[in-house]
Amino acid sequence: MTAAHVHHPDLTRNQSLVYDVLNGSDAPLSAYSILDALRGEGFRAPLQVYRALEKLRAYGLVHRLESLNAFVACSHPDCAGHETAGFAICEKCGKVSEFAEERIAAPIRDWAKREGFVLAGSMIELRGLCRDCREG
Amino acid sequence: MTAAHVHHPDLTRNQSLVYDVLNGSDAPLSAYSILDALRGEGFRAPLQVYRALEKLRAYGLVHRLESLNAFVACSHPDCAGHETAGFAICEKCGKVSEFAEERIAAPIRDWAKREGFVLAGSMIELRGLCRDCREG
DNA sequence: TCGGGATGTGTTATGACATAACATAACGAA
DNA sequence: TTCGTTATGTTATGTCATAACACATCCCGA
Repeated sequence: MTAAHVHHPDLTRNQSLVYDVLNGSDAPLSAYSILDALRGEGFRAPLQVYRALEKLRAYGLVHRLESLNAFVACSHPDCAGHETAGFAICEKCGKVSEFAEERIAAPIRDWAKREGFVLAGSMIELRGLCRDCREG
Repeated sequence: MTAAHVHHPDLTRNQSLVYDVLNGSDAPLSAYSILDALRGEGFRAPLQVYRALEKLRAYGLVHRLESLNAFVACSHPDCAGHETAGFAICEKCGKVSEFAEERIAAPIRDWAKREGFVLAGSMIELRGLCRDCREG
């Protein structure tokens, strides 16, 4: 486990197993990939994964990448507060870097305020090439 | 048809039918909803819709909402240039408003530049309540 | 005008992602 | 202990998207 997170104290066995698989992965994983990774631990059905993911997302330990239908462990401590996380997805190596920049979040909140839109959450996903892959 | 777009001159019949369905809808539509709307025009299979959508997206006439697995007609004239469009999705009424604000796009480009990330495209989707629904 | 590549279309089958519904078990507080 | 809440296991189903192949159409250049 990296230094990014101490486990939420009340994770169940399934939640903990799913979190550890995501946290040990370089790249986002689909729910079915997680399922396959946990067959040895007794997982049999997609719902076992989806239910754990649902809780982990509520705890802020895991994010869903909408454009990939995949999931990543949060790379920020205490991420639950970050309503406006963003992700840069490398189309070559598949790695994702997460960011939470006030310079990006603020103008979005401002737009919402001007429009009278009550912001409940936001999703920002960038496609492109990461620094390591740009010279490839 | 609203004033937002004049049809791309070279739309085929299928592309035109799919575009018109989206353009006539208040809210985003799934590919299968579009298919059902076009059965009367002879559509039988999902691929007929997906192939039209693929072209329409390439022309900038249609956008995909990743968080909904659904599609909307572009609401900006000459949208092909707006690589960094964003969408505010009302969770009550389902309506979507599209925006393309330099104040939002610029800090994202800046972040990418600082990180050495070669930006190929971006997805920005906001969840919340629109002005009309916030008082409901 | 005759090809021949590029693009569009129709159809069947399949793959990938996600949830409904129901039963059982574990847990924690009154 | 008892009861509500939360977690779990399982089967079946629903939703979204694409592969593979055959045929048609269009345009352009020899």
